[in-house]
Amino acid sequence: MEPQKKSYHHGDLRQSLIEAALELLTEEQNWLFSLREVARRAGVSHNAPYNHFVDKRDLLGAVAALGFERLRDRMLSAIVGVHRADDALAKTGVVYIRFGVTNPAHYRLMFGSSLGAGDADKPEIVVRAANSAKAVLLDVIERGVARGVFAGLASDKMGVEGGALAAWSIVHGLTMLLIDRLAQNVTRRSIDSITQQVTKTFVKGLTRK
Amino acid sequence: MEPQKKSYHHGDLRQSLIEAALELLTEEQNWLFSLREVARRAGVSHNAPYNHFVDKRDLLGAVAALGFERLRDRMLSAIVGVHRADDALAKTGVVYIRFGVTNPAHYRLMFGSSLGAGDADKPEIVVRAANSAKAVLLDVIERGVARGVFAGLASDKMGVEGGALAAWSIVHGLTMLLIDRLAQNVTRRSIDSITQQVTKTFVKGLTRK
DNA sequence: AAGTGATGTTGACAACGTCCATTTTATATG
DNA sequence: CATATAAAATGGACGTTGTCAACATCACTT
Repeated sequence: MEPQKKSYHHGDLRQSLIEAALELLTEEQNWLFSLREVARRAGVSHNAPYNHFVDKRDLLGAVAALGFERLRDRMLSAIVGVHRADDALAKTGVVYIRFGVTNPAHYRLMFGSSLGAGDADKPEIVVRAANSAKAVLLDVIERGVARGVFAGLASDKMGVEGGALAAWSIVHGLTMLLIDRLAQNVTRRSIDSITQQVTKTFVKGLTRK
Repeated sequence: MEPQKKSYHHGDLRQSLIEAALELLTEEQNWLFSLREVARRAGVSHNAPYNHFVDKRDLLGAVAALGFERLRDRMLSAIVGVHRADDALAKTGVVYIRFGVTNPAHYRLMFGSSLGAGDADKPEIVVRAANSAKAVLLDVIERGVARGVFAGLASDKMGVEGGALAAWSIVHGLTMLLIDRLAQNVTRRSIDSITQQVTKTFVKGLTRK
């Protein structure tokens, strides 16, 4: 239960395995690496991971959860001190896309369906971490709706969720297109400028009726 | 070279393997099934596929290409006789999303990066099929820009590509969110109504300055 | 100081992707 | 029509994988 167990055989194998897996994920840009390779990296036998994770998918789930925590942190620090909700929304969008583009494989693992389709199917730790990240976005939109900044949205819960879905759609979609290099022609313009243009355009659309 | 070779040992094993793989893809909602299982379904030995595909990835590439052809066909038939470019854009969006939601695993295979990141990395057959599908979208936007329907876009090539990227972003993003059940809260409203709302909103945003 | 449960290791198994050598067969050539 | 040839399909093999079961080791409680 304690976050740190530093006195057993290995030290803190669970954390070491997560880090090794994240390293491999970053190096190979996919999660086809073997669980045995992760164990090798951590310097333990091929079966040691089974003392901390029920199977390979469980380990990958922990890696994905770590990603959601980092994403939430970046979004949060991007909007501290930003009072206008539309500015905050644009800033979370930029940070979000940058996270995805900087960590493509991690992002794909987090938002893909390899860990399960639907909340019921994925590891609970992933769902919790994902929700705490999503809450940041919902907060921003809710704030804007409450202050009447987003004239395009109804001011009830449905409006907030609809706005969040639309915002998330465009940001998630652009991230995936950039990550998977499906937008190659346009990628010559710097990614940041594309990002800013798309998010600004979208936010502008939201603020108008 | 010929599209049909119907008189050898099996008949047309290449096509049978593609169909078997697509079946498995649909059943299991992922492409972790074994190449040997595909061979079993087609009623041949575990090594027969290597006469038609260089490896498993190559077979999956053929399945993905088939998907792009189907997607293109659906988009094309959705816009025959539709003269207004904004209506055509909305219709392609709806059809596109419906294709993704109806064939989640196939869509993920087509647009994910398991076959390679970037055009240079993926099988040529996939890139060609994908481009012929993308051309439909580009055509619609180009037509609209030429007629001045999309006031929000510059009328040069950059404007067209930017518009296509934005349109694709929101449609691809919404599709992925729906597919991966990341938008569970909102999914209670029928997918079609969400789709129409999002695409209409986006098209409306494009048509205004 | 003993023992108990968590942690890590070793060995095993079936299944996998792919390579190789071999056999079968459809068609082209003599 | 018979035969050659190259494509198509087979069977066996190798190394690797995920996971299971049995065993060993160590930290900490009593």
